Amino acid sequence: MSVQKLRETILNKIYRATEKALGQIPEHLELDFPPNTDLGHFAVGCFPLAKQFRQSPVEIAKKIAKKITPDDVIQEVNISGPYLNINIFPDVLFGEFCSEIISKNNKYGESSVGQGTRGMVEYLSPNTNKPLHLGHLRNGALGMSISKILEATGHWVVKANLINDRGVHICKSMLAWKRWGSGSTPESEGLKGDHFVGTWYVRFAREADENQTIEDDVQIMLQQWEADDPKTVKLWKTMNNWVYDGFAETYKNFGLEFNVFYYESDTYKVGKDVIQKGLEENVFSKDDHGNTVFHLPVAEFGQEKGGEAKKVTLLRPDGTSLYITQDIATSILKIEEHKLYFSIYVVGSEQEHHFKCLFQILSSLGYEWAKDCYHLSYGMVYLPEGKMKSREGKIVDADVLIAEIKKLAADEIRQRDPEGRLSDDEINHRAEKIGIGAIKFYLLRVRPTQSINFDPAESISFDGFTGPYCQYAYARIFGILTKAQDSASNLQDCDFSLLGNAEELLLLQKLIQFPEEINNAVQGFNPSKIAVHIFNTAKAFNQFYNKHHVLRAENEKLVTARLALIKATAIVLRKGLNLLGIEVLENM
RNA sequence: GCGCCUGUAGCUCAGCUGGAUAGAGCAACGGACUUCUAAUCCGUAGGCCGCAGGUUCGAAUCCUGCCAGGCGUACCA
Repeated sequence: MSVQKLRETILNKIYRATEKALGQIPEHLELDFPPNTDLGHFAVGCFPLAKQFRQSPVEIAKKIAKKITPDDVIQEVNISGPYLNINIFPDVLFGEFCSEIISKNNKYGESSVGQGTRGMVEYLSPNTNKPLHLGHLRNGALGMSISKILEATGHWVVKANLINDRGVHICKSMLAWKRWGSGSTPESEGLKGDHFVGTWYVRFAREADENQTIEDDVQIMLQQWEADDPKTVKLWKTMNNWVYDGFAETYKNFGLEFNVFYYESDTYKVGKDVIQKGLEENVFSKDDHGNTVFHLPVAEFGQEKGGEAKKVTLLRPDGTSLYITQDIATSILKIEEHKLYFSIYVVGSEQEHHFKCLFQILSSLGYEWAKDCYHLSYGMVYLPEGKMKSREGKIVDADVLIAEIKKLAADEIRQRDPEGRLSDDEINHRAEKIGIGAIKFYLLRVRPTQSINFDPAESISFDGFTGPYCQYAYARIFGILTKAQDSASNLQDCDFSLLGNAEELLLLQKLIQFPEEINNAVQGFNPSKIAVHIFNTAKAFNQFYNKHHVLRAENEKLVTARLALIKATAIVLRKGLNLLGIEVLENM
């Protein structure tokens, strides 16, 4: 019997009992969990029936309970006010769920609700003039996680990175290097490429404070770039490649993957063609200043004080393109190149208006798929001193943060290994997984709409509601399973009727809820649902672990049953953490 | 001004498709390692769920108004 079948069996039983007691089949009932395990294994609230049968939920519960007779699945039904609390025979309850989880293994929790539809998740979208910072890490963690969650729910995901590789800001670092760099390279300075280029961006800002004329020089350089001046283009390519090498290292360290890269330098010109077409079809128009503009529908966007429709500028009078011009082109390119059914943009909440306009423009241009474009908006990351501003140097550098937390993890590991049995390689390997796990969990544990007040101490903590806490629970289980050898695979010999104490029940409940949480996460584009649930699962395990023995349980049959339960737990912990982009460790 | 987001324990946040006594982590205090990994567990303390109305048998959750903070508000990205 499958888990789904078990749930249906229980509900059907209640439906039939209701029919017997009240003469009609109930319209809708849901199987829930009681607030604590003493009350029962499952609960059904009778509130929805009150209207249908014109009786109080308490009365209804009483009447239904009388008509439920125990069978080989349902052990007993207790009423508590308007609730029916149902107990299942432990061998059925634990047996069905543990067997299913263990046999599905890494597939447990997955679903096919996506029906194989293909979609794109665009995330990170860095500029090529400076290194990645904490904000990028939140974006990256979100983008990776939501991609994995979509895949787990039956979607086909293309992960894309839209590189902002052109514009004034890029020219600033180029100009500074050209003028003061005297041929230095990342190698010669011993710097990661993106950091190297970042230093010239900073240098420019410093020089510009004292000498306004270099701002004009940057404009000249931009024009040269747009005119395909060979020297300028060569410099641009060289510096961008330095940055890409640097980024690639960070992607690898932080576990960010991409299937496709888009470059604004490729798409910004395509945008102009689309605008021209829209102009011909009267979707766009020219305003008094010569701007090409789009008038936003008043119904959705409201109007200006003067009563006019609000507008978006798509091309300047001189024909140069803007941010949104490029985005229009890229949006179309993505859909056409990859035959997408949906397109997700992981971008900060400060751009909500931009995406609302973008999707409206696409829709007005006649692209029906505009309704399948989503802006996964997330809140800002604030530092204790305020919003991060890279130009003012108030940032947390991604590479620095990763290195720092890795070092802390390594210190912690060494402390636990006073005899020094671990090799440096092993310590390094563990520190990496633990450190990255800590950062990702810290960034994903709150829902995306929440802004994060970055607390350095909290972000590097390994205790409590953290990634390492969850990884630790997994490592503990792995330790037990290793000691137990293969006895856990012997499911046929398991006597699950021996399970059923409060800790075991709570743990099983978490395992049962897992697939539902994945569903919640995908529906709200909200990985924090999984982070919270995995933490609760790890906590339930730790509580069980501290109160009961597995290998030294009272008898051999109980040992086997508990081994199956914790094996199922390990599967859920690993799957959940993986959906957050976090790896598990077998030893900590 | 308008739009979106946020407001829950000292701090950081869950809970928000309405339902059983509002939960967790951190910080504080007290306890548990000759026992499967103490990155753990147990206990104590800590709440006008921003305020005021409304809907409902029932509201942290839904609606309205207000207050506070953040972000945005074509011709930056």
